[in-house]
Amino acid sequence: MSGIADVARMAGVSKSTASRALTGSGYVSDLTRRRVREAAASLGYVPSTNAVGLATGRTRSVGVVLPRVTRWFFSEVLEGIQSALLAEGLDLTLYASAPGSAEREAVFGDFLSRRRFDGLIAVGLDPVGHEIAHLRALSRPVVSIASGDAIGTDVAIDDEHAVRRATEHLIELGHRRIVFLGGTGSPWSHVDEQRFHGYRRTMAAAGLESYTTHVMSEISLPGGYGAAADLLSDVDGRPTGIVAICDEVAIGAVIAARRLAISVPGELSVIGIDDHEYASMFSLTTLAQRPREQGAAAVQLLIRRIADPETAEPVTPIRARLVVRHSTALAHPGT
Amino acid sequence: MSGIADVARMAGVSKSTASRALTGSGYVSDLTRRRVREAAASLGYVPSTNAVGLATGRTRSVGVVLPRVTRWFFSEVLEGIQSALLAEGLDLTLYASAPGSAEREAVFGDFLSRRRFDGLIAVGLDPVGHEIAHLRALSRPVVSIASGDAIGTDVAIDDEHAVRRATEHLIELGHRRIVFLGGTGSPWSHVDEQRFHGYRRTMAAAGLESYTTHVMSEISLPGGYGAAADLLSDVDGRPTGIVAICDEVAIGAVIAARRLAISVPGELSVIGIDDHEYASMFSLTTLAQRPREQGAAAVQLLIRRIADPETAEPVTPIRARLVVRHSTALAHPGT
DNA sequence: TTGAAAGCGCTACCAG
DNA sequence: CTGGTAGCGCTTTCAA
Repeated sequence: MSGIADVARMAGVSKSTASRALTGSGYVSDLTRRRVREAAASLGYVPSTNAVGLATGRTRSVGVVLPRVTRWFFSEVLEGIQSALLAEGLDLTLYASAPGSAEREAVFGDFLSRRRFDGLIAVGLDPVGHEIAHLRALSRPVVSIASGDAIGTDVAIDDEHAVRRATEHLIELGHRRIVFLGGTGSPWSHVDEQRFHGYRRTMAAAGLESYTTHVMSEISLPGGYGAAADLLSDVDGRPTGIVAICDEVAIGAVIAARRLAISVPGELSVIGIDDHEYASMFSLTTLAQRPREQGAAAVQLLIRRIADPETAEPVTPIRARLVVRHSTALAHPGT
Repeated sequence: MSGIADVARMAGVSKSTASRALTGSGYVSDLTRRRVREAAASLGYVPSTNAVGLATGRTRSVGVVLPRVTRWFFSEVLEGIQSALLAEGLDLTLYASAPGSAEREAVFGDFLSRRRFDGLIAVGLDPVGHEIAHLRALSRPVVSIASGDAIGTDVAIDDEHAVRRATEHLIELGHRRIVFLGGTGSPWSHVDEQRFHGYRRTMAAAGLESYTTHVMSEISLPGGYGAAADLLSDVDGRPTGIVAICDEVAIGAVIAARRLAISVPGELSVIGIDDHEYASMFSLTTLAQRPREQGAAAVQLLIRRIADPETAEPVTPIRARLVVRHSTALAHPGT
């Protein structure tokens, strides 16, 4: 609990010199610096973040806003952010709240206004009008991951590209009856909308618009399971290919197919997007992204923006990589 | 960006009066209070957390330490904590770091010492010696969830009880060859150890110690899948019942059994602990716990301890509830 | 290269 | 019931 005054006294210097020695700003003789450091160490001195913050205007902390931590993508991104922040010595203040909830309201109305951070990372934010205004009013740099048009996305995979590759993969294997599984469309998150439209455009480009079908499902593994179970139990209308909105939904579909004794990939090909932790165990063909690295990249970018708010870096969308496993195969000639 | 001085000026009072009116401490006439509040509102005044913290010694923030956010239990607990904290107007500072990692070292060595919180919630902490010392040195209240003996656990299910009920359930159904699946034992987390020992004791109490078997697996769905696949492909030594260390492992086992065309529950009964998000979709019999509520309970307890550090509340372990679905059934007479 | 002193924005004590 | 004043613990001019 000792303060910088104690350190200064012990080292036989003034508070100002102690401060300079410790923070590394301004001139201090090597000898003095060593003495001060030793004093600080032996006293177990830890600067008061409040006092430092008050004096410098910096919090040494980063805020993270995301919809939830119980989905694979968000939890991975969060761990990536946390690691990177820990490595930089920065604290992480979390604001997890679902879009449209009262909590989200509170986050934007009260919590963010406290400006308990030097910058903000927004993940899957899809902010509505007044939320954008709030964000701007903070006058703190914001880096966004997969956060939609309204705010501009700094880090994300190219969703259109990913879903195009996914759809093309099935088309190249000879599939025609390819459905898009996932999302309810009410409302679409920006990412999900991109993915659906990418699918539709790819189908259209291949002359398959008559086969274009959106099957709704919650974006979760059980959601995909339930929707696929419905879809696949109709023997006649059954598709031969499924492009899932993400791996959780894709895996749900694979499980549903197995339950119905529909062979994957013999009778049904399923492709996802993500390369989820469980993807390899289900032999799922997918377009791999690395959310952890996205989180880490967001931290680096934010740090640069905090140092220099004018930093306008070009956004380079990441390309997801096709990982072919065994959930996709040639369509049967007969179908 | 206006400060309390601006508010005071606008309301025509002193800073002290403005402060009293806004914080609700001390006497202020109703009229004055209203005037000050209006001024604050019209200026969009938000107190500086640093200044408040410096003056009061309170941060209005809670630290959360946990091993990871990518496991069902931890992510659920974290969401429970976050919700409760948002409702109380408290910020959440997250320190996610795996036991034994360099990051965990940094968390205990540097981050926690900054005392950026009025209290700490530790989830699944299992702290080692010097970590406990660090924790004490903070002189901040700590509430622990499922955190092991060393620090004492405030909120958790009674693991011994849960696994006993699970094991008894299988025994009552006539199973004898019952294995315990999950955990590597190197080292055991406190919770996992409790569960294994509970299983062993229950087997012993039923005169089944000769059947007591621990099959190791990573504590994850793919981990359970892999281990169960190995275990079950040995037709002769195959058990008829599996008590899994948690639902993720149990679900992995159910999937493995299906792959091997082993009927669940016809030929194999599987029981888990958790009532994971996916449990009902896999018809998994399990002992249900509610990690979200545990998180919320921890917040309430911590708030009480912050208000009165002497609060010594009795720890009431929660009893998990047996949820019977269709992954368990009578053992075949022949086995 | 060092020290004195003035804040950072707020709360809390003490008179009035 | 209200206002003046003294810090909270640190950084940062400005002189020396």
